[in-house]
Amino acid sequence: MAVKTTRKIRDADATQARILAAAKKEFAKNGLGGARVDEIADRAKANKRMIYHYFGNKEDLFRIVLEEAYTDIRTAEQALELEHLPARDALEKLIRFTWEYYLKNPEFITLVNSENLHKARHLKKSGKIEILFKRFVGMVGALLDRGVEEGVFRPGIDPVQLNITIAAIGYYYLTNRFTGSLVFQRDLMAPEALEERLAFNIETIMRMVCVNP
Amino acid sequence: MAVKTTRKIRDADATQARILAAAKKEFAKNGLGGARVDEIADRAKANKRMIYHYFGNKEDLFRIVLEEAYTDIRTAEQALELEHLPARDALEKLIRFTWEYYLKNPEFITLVNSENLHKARHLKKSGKIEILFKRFVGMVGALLDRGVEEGVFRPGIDPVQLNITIAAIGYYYLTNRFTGSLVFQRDLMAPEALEERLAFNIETIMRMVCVNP
DNA sequence: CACACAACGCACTAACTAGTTACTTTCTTG
DNA sequence: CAAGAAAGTAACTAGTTAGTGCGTTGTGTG
Repeated sequence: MAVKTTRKIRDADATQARILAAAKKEFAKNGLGGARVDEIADRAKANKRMIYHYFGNKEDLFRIVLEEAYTDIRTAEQALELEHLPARDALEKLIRFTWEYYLKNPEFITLVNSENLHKARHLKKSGKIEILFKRFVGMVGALLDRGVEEGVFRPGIDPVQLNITIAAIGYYYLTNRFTGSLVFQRDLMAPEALEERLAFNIETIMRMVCVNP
Repeated sequence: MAVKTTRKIRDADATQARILAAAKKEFAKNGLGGARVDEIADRAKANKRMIYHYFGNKEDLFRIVLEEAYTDIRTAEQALELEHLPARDALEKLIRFTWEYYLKNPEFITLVNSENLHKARHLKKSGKIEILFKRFVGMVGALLDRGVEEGVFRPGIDPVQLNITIAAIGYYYLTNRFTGSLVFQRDLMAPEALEERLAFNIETIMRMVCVNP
């Protein structure tokens, strides 16, 4: 009986990518403290030794996963091209996008929570995050200005406060969906509940920003 | 040389209270997974054995700390006596209270985050939390109804959605204050920043709820 | 093809950690 | 005041975990 031993293909990039994907899952599921390096290696079908070879140590790996997560959401935001829409439509699109991104990428929320538990000490060492956000705040600032020119937005709204609020009303609902479903005795993740929440959020922001909501 | 050995005073209640206070701090600082039972014992100036004697195990201790935290905030809310104020003033008082409670009790936020990371599995075993919240949602529902009667609030607002939003706009800002201060390049915890945020939050809710904001 | 380097894997360690065992000290009550 | 119950302690165990030393295997290049 001729046994065909499957030849091991070596691919550093693919291994690193598998490790990063596995690390993202594990960190999101259990937080930095609860995550297990062995579990990441297993999930990635890689040897634990490779994690230390490519990424240094557990905390550095966490930092890189976090940087990737931030880069991903900001990249997706840039792709919205809000400049090409009337200000009102652009704002609604941004609210919908933020909600749907959190919904489809729940690990983003958990990673950010974990980083804040650690007082953002990994992100502090990063450096390349600030630029991403500067551009983003600028984008929302420009949108607000344009809306004022069009006569549909109230003047004087701080783009940072608005950004925070748009994120908050989606983020809080989703990150606390487990305790929330318990204490309010309704399934916050039921499709109708999600729709209802998005509508409520759009109305909240529109009433805050628009001249005639 | 006569050594006066300080007589050890025994007080089960006091020891339990010290353990609970220490556990709250440690769980809030490091999450359930990151918290160390030895550290809790040290902080409480108690022997680790006492923790297991009084509270069973680490997870049960976490559950009790969490129950206490929820009971504390709901008790403080009951004490607001919103019924005795005009609806508009009552709503503003509730927004201010929520913000200030989170600000003064940051461990509440971290405990809730940690519980949601674990899909609320400790609170599920509790049972006595639902009643607390039922009363709270009822209170806000009554306030909304009264505001409609007074002609100051819009009708048809869901008290649960409103509750969630009032919590969200404060909670998100504070739980993500570390990454937030980094990415927005401003100190979100500076006194002026906190005042500004509270004002923004009050305006957000008032515009959502009131007929003439 | 040979050789050097990069990718990969095994098995180990040193430190840590939740929980326990076996004991001493203090308090309470018949 | 004796004796048992309750409060408290120290040292230990069994299992876990981040990180590593060192050897093996595949691969691109001269």
